[in-house]
Amino acid sequence: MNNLSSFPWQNPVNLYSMTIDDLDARLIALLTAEPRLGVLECSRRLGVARGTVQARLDRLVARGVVTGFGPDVSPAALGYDVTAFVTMEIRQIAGHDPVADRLARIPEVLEVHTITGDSDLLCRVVARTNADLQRVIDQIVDVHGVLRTNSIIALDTPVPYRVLPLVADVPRHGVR
Amino acid sequence: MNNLSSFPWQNPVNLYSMTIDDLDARLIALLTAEPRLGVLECSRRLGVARGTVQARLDRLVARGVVTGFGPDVSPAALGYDVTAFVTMEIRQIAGHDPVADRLARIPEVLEVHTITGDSDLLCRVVARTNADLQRVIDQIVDVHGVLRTNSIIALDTPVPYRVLPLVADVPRHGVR
DNA sequence: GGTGAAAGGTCATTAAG
DNA sequence: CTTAATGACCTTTCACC
Repeated sequence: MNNLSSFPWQNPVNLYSMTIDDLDARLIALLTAEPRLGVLECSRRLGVARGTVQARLDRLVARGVVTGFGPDVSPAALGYDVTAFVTMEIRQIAGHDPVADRLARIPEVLEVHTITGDSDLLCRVVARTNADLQRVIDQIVDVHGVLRTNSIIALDTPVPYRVLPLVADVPRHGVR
Repeated sequence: MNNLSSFPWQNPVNLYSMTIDDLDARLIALLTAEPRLGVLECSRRLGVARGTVQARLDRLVARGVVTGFGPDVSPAALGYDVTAFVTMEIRQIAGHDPVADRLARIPEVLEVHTITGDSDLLCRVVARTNADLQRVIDQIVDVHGVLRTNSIIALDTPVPYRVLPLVADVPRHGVR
């Protein structure tokens, strides 16, 4: 018996599609460390057959675990040294958020979430300088439906975004 | 004369390393859209020589604009459907943050920022369920030096993380 | 497992700042 | 004069059947 509930209807996750094993995790870790490796080279380093690696990769992509291999761009290297998190209250409007659509039009807005709590939206923005941040925030405030914003500047990022520890941890939890 | 200040010592950015031109932007956009493209294919689609694409890519990586080509992993596809932003107050300790180091040990903590405002740290965490989020937050609270936390759950993400609009926007601002 | 096709490197030439 | 783009050549390596 695994660690699943005995009452599977209480467990909303798709049982067979969420699982990765240790080999998957090692493959992802390897490709993260050296993304330009080919399938053959991966199979050598992992000590498995090349077909296995190819099948695992295809499966990971098909399941949506690996969504792509796009180039990771550093906004800071482009001169956008300032990162801020902006929470905002908006006029609640029925239907699919026109506010988010407008926010998506601002290049400096890197992501938008709807959130619990006092505010309605949280978005991550970048800017070239603090003064430039004011310009970006002005654009946000100008979006129709935005009532109020609150900005928090990220001074430092001791832990940059990463998922590798999570990936490595999943197989240790057994079949879910 | 470009748009730089006439007093360059007032401008802290490295003048020659932050610039990407239109070709760079198109290359990044192309690779983002179809990451599995080879250098040769890119050169065909962009209408430039293969060596040019190779040189541009090398330069982008060398300048830190492109930090890697790692596989993009979706925590949701691994069963981590809950995303939350946790702000926290900590005991201010001199020297490099031991709190951040401990937080980095928690796989579900995807990133950590030091921030302005009432709180000291902001981190993004994921969990399998809301109940599982409690477990993760308990681990955060258990970190020595953490005084208080405040959690905000991301209900939806109308704009997922993206940098492409930013990249496309940079060349339009001219030489920096 | 074999084969066609890229990747990756170097070079000389040419163009543009 | 410096920097970059180009096309040509080569060898190794990989992806696909």
